Amino acid sequence: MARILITSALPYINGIKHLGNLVGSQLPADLYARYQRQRGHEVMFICATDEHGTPAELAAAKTGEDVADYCKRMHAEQSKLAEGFRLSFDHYGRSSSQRNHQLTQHLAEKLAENGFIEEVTEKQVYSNADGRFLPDRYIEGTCPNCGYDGARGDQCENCTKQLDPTDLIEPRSAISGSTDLEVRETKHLYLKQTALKDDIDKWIDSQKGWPVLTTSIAKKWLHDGDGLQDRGITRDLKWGVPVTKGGEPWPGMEGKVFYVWFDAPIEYIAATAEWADDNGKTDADWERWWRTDKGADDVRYVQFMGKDNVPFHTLSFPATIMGSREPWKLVDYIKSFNYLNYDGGQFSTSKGRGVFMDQALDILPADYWRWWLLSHAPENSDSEFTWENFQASVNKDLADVLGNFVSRVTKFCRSKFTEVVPEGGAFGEQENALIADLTTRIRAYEGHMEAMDVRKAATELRAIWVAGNEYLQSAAPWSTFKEDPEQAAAQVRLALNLIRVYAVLSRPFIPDACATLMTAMQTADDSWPDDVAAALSALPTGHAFTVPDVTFRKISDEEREEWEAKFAGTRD
RNA sequence: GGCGGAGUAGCUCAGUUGGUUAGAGCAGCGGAAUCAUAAUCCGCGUGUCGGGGGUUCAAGUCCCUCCUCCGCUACCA
Repeated sequence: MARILITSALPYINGIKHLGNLVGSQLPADLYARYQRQRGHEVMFICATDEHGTPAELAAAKTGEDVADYCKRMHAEQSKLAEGFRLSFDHYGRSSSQRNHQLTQHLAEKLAENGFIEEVTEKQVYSNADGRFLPDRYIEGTCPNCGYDGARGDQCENCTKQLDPTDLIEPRSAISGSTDLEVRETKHLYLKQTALKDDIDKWIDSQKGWPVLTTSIAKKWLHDGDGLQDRGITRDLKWGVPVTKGGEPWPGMEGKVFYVWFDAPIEYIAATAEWADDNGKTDADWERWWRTDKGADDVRYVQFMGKDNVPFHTLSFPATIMGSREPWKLVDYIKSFNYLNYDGGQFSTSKGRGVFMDQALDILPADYWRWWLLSHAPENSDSEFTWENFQASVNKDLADVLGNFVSRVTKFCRSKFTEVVPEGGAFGEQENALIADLTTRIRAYEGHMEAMDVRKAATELRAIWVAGNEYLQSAAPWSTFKEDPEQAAAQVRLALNLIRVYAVLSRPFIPDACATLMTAMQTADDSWPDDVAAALSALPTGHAFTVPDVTFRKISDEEREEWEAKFAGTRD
């Protein structure tokens, strides 16, 4: 039995996530976690909300809430949605937890002790009206290059020229619109990534089989231009992890907090500690996942994320870990995803474009979304959600191929025999051929799941469902029943057993439907079909079952059109 | 501008280190079956593999060049 640590990129606290966010990290991570658990491995699946930073402060200000209250409320909401999508986190933490405060502060001190922290004095724009420093993107003004009046302090969206906030003509705060801005000096801590560049480079080089997307992004940051740069890890904000040293404010950094990207990945570790705290466990219980000196040596650590997160997970976070000179577990495999687009454009949280997690669950059960999203996961390139494709895929795969298989088998048995696995007859050539075919396919499915080839796994699973229909079609128990009821009984017996096997195999993708099928088959035997022939006689002659309700209903054209129209604009 | 990804059948996409007549699902057409959610199964694809040039006995697969789309570009996270 292996031990597998799985983390999904932390969703930002600022609002409900859309389906693109979901499919880029949490959902495939859940698929993998569920699969590995089913195969008998010990899994720790961690996620958390990423709660610090300017956007959280601004979102709270907008609703008039205290930022801590806002985050608490949004965390509860995101937790509820995670449950709704059946994301099987062992712990869904919060980056604002005390555990994360302590660990973040601890690691910063270690980095300083080891000479990887540097104090840098820099100039930044301060808004008197807002009473805060403004990140470059929160300053707007007229572009000196093209004259566009909506240029941001980091770049002009119109002419794409990179800017410095001081380049802007008539700069104003993007928050309040105030032009009462001034440049002030401020000191920040920098993580000396330059000093760790070679170590990181070597580490990346030593990784085998990582997705091209992951390594190409890492390499680019390492080698492009002047190479990897040092990075500021503190900010002039109130909401965040206070910058401390030895429990006291860090001299010269009073009133500052760590940069959200510094503390967010550390929350992977802290959230595991939160898990221990919440479940009456000891420090040793979580440390055995994270400390290679305390039992984490044999842990395989896999991270899931969208491509925008890759630099932080391949460079900054490893730099933090390596620079601490403490034996924390480094990631073993980074599975990254491209973007899911929405009907010809991008999903956008800020613009409210696309389908959001809460809306999705309002209109259909989680399994529909899980199946479509996973079977169309943007692994090799960006992929696209359209309502037409969604309707066609879900109706065909789930309702027609899988759902109808269950329906035709159980109803046929009920009408010709009873709601009991029928006895008589024996497996022959056709059955053996099916078993051989399924064995090949199930082994391939296992390989794809192990390799986190999500789309390929979905394709293979679907083929496994199709194999059942093919068998039924050629065995034709409705015909054999007329001449040889015993043979029909054997055929139906196999088909009924196939339902249980499907419920076991499909559970990582569509857990709710599989639970329903297990209930209908009145079995708790969820053993993996290592031996397909044996698995197809798990439900013995005389075993009672019930005919389930329609497993997956179809999406009608009217519904599709309604949803298409409803989600054509932007939310709120 | 720089960097990265992508451009393969009407649609969504597979195509390992270059190697037999370029594949799958959906849609479409024809047929079989009638147990089933009008659900299934079988058969049917001559597509300039974005354009052009090159390397090679052989290129969707390598090199050059051009075009288009997307992302990133380090103080949003």
